[in-house]
Amino acid sequence: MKDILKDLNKAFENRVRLGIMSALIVNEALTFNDLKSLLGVTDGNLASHIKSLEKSKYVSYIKSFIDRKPNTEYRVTELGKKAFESHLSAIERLLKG
Amino acid sequence: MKDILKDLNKAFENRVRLGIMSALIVNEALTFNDLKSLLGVTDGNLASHIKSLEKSKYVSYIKSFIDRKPNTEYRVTELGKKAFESHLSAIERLLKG
DNA sequence: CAGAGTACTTTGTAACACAAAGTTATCTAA
DNA sequence: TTAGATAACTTTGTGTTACAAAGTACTCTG
Repeated sequence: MKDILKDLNKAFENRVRLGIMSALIVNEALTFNDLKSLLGVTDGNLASHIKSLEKSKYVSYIKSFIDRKPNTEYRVTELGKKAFESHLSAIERLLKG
Repeated sequence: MKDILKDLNKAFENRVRLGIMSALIVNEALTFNDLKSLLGVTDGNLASHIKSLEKSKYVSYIKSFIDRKPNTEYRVTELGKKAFESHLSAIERLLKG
């Protein structure tokens, strides 16, 4: 496969993961439920996509209790931010021929 | 699923199809072999992705013989152009929060 | 300890991506 | 008229992915 496609990061090909990344770049920190209602996906589906982004070290989390409820905050890592940016610029290059 | 993701067109989620559409929007008309070497994919893979875009009426083709060789020219349809543009603007909206 | 809420994990299934090999069609050259 | 070349597919098989639904673990309150 040529570079023109190779530069597109497969981790961001899926719409849910694209949504997670965009949301986290815009919002800095979001909970599981924030993402769930923002994206409108099921628990399991969201969890698995988050997990794959964690595995790539693109997303990190901090667990705590807030208002006596479990609260997991997700953030993009520096690596994630960079990877996402270069994915976007790969798309731009693609579109400009 | 929320609108934020629903506006992303699943037909363009795949990298190869994204590449085909971009190439055809920039280039107006390309042959099977043009696309094949541009994207660096196998015959079968390319054919199946083109077929799915044809099925959505996003791409059309004209078959002929040029230089005594079979020549299939692919183009984006108006529908395809519009669909692709609104996909891109959905991505933009997503990124701007 | 029951119940509620968050955040998962497991399970099962259907869709998808892809390479490799096989097929069809139309030409040229002998 | 038939063998060979090339383009453009189609078929087949396999591994990967996406997803919903159901189940589980944890930690709180009453």
